[in-house]
Amino acid sequence: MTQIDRKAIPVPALRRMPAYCNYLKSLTLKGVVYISTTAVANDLNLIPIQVRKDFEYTGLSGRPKIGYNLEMLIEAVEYILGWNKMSNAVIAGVGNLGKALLSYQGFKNYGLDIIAGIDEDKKKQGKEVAGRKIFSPDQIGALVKENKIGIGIITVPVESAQAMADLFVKAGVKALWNFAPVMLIVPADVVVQNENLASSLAVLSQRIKQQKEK
Amino acid sequence: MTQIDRKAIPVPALRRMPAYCNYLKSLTLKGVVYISTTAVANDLNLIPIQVRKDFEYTGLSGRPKIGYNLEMLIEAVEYILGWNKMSNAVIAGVGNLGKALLSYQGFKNYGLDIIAGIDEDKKKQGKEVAGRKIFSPDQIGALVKENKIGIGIITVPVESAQAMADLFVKAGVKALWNFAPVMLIVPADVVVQNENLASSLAVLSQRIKQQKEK
DNA sequence: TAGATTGTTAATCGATTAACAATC
DNA sequence: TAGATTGTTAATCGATTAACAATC
Repeated sequence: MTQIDRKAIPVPALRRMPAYCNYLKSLTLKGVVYISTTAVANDLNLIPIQVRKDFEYTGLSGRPKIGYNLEMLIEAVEYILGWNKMSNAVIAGVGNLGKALLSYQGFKNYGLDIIAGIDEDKKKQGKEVAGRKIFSPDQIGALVKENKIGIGIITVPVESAQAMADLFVKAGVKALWNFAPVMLIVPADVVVQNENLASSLAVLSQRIKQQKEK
Repeated sequence: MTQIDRKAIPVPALRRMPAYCNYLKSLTLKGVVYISTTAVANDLNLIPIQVRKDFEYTGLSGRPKIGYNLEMLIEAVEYILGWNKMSNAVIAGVGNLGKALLSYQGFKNYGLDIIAGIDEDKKKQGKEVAGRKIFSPDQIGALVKENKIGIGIITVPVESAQAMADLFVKAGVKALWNFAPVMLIVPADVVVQNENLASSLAVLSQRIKQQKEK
């Protein structure tokens, strides 16, 4: 099971992997067997050399003039992305965003199964959203143990985000996906991935400004 | 009104700006007047030199031993982020995610006002979500003209994303914020900002893997 | 074979980090 | 003054892009 460790993939390359994966899968439906980096680049609006570099990280090699074996390539990319095995998650904060994430069916394809929700609101507790039951924050510990929860998703308001992170950490969760616009303080062995719409919006605004200047 | 153009801020620095802005604003409540980059770095888990570099982009200068004037700094950062002036947006696709974004109150602080929704579903048309009316896709043109819509937000399913983008483009919208996991094809003068949860999840999974190896 | 495509090494580019004199 | 903090120039690091021989 212990696979030889290829060197870690740079984050920018990693971020492009899902797009490759979806694209490559769409090709299987068309009966494609070999695919060249030139073709991929062309269809995804990238340059061939970047695709070539990115595919290097799969550890596979392609055949000159022919390209890569599509099936193996997809498998390798899925392995890199971890889409081949499921992680269980719990989402804390079943407001609008929480509901949206709970209801989103696509995560299952991305190796993520959000198995339950958590909310302080007693009216929500015991009810279901998209077939997932909502629990009280007190129950995090039990939930985590019983369901091998690896990821805690935080969609509570800013004010409660740190407290919720603390609860997750106390329950033994080592990875947090944080949608609240705060820097969470956690022990060194806990990974926090911040999702920040404000940042993206900032990038968009700047690009709009620059576009207008042309 | 045409301000002298400071050189464009690198994207990574820009992405850090919202965090600075929120943090700095929280300081005003405490009556802080001058703030040093050392203190900011300390509170935001960054290194002082990075903060110093980032603050350089504001065009302001700080006073050795004292720091930066908080009020001016906030103003400068808000200017960079464009949070000082509103852009109107319309959101296409009032499913779970669409509803979540429509209902999120925070965007107003980020200079974004989502003034209406668009959905193919006739049952949704004419109704309201979070006080915003839902229209039919046919009405995009009129909506855009009447409300000076600068940004089209796409939260429709993958299959309809390109078609919706085309409608926005046809209506004259020059900026799209795309939450559908596809590469949209648009004219060169249209800016597309892709929001990709799959990418973030990929980064999170890799970091979890690496953490476990330690 | 000819020519497209790969694999690999080197060059470029840009962001981060370091170093240190200037300043309050 | 002494020492913290700034502003600025240089060094480092890593990703992207270029170049080109190897290969099918």
